[in-house]
Amino acid sequence: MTTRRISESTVRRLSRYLRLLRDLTAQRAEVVSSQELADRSGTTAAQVRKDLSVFGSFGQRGRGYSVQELERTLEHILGLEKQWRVALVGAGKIGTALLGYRELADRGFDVVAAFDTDVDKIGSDLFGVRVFPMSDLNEVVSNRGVEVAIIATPPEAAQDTVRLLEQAGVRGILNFAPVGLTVSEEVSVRTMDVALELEALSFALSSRTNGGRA
Amino acid sequence: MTTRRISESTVRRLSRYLRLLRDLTAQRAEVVSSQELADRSGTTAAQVRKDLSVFGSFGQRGRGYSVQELERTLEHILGLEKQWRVALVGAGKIGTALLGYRELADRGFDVVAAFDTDVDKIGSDLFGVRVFPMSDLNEVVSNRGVEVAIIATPPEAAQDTVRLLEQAGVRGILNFAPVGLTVSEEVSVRTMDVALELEALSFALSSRTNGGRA
DNA sequence: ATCTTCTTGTGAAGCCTTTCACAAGCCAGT
DNA sequence: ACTGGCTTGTGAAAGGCTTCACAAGAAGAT
Repeated sequence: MTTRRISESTVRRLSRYLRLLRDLTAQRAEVVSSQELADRSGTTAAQVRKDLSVFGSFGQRGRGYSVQELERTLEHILGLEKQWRVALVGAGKIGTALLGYRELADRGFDVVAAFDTDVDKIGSDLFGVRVFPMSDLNEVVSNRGVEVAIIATPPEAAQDTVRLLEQAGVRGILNFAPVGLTVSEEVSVRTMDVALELEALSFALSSRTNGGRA
Repeated sequence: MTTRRISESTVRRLSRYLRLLRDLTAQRAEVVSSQELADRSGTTAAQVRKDLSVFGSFGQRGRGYSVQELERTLEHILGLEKQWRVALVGAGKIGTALLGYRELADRGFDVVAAFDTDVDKIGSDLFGVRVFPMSDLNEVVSNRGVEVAIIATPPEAAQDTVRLLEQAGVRGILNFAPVGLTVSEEVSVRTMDVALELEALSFALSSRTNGGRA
């Protein structure tokens, strides 16, 4: 593989560019400039070009980038050419909400199994996804080739869940439990924390050092 | 107000330290060192001290920080001494899941109203929160002194919602719609984007430049 | 063919964040 | 009161990310 160290922020921006390119494709646009991408994603033209230049040169001077080509390139860079198999652990309110979330399937993340401790939920179908008992996790995850897991358990259960998932061979974890998780070297985690974001918002509002951007 | 520019990352870390301090309080710990805070939150002791030093000096050399005092200090810094009044716009799956989410209320974010376009939902109670039609947004938000809003609408409706909220005097927005939002100067936004996080995970897994941390 | 206009790709500069390293200071034991 | 062992607070150094600025190159008009 190529990759020197790519920064967190670069990856996030690439993902945003990709979303924009998809909109542009839908609008039948053929070419787009770094300036336009920048304007629409809240960054600068130079930043867009720098981000892309890390991976090669995909534009044409004097013209811009081919929407179609850049879209494919970004999908390739982000590893979105394949369909990722995802398991959900914790079929509570948030977990269930995620199962019904179109965006996931549309973007190539296929939830193939859910797990929960609640006997009432086990065996049921949530949005077409079967709920298994935790004791089946290792087997089901291994057999179905699950690579990514979403943890939506209560915080106390999250770290134990990580252990189970690691043993079953999961390599990526998206964590909704409001705790930091410790994982082995080969596993990547990202935590989405609503309370933390609200607290950051609270800080911004309290200190009035605002100046908004999403 | 004091504050020079405080970085995004510093605020996030402060929020994590605070969560840890609450755990420590529950465990009856009285004193904690920067080293311990660092270990438990995945950063370095120097970083913890630098983060805190921006706001003053709260520790005692040779001893550490008073858990209780630091907890209160961080709550003050983050603006969490008050109860924030929150409105939810979009009572779909994710919105509803958030209403049932303990963490919010526990941390001082009080959801006082929900809004939706769906006539079947309007008038109903979701986890004790009344659902209003969008046409009542301006009035209800103003009257109830709502300062923060959570947008959980479909992406197409998100930007329009921002306009309504701004007019009604909301100053902070937590956005769950997968689109970048444009807001006026006085408003702060943060976007939580599941698909984007999964794509970042996909990138990490594809390029194998891992090395996990939550 | 040449000129004008536009836009990329990229070294270099600037800015911001993190890490280092150590003096200052607290506590407990003697 | 002094000593030894820790731990903070903080300038200075290092490292990383973003912005600048401009040469190189493409397209279209003349």
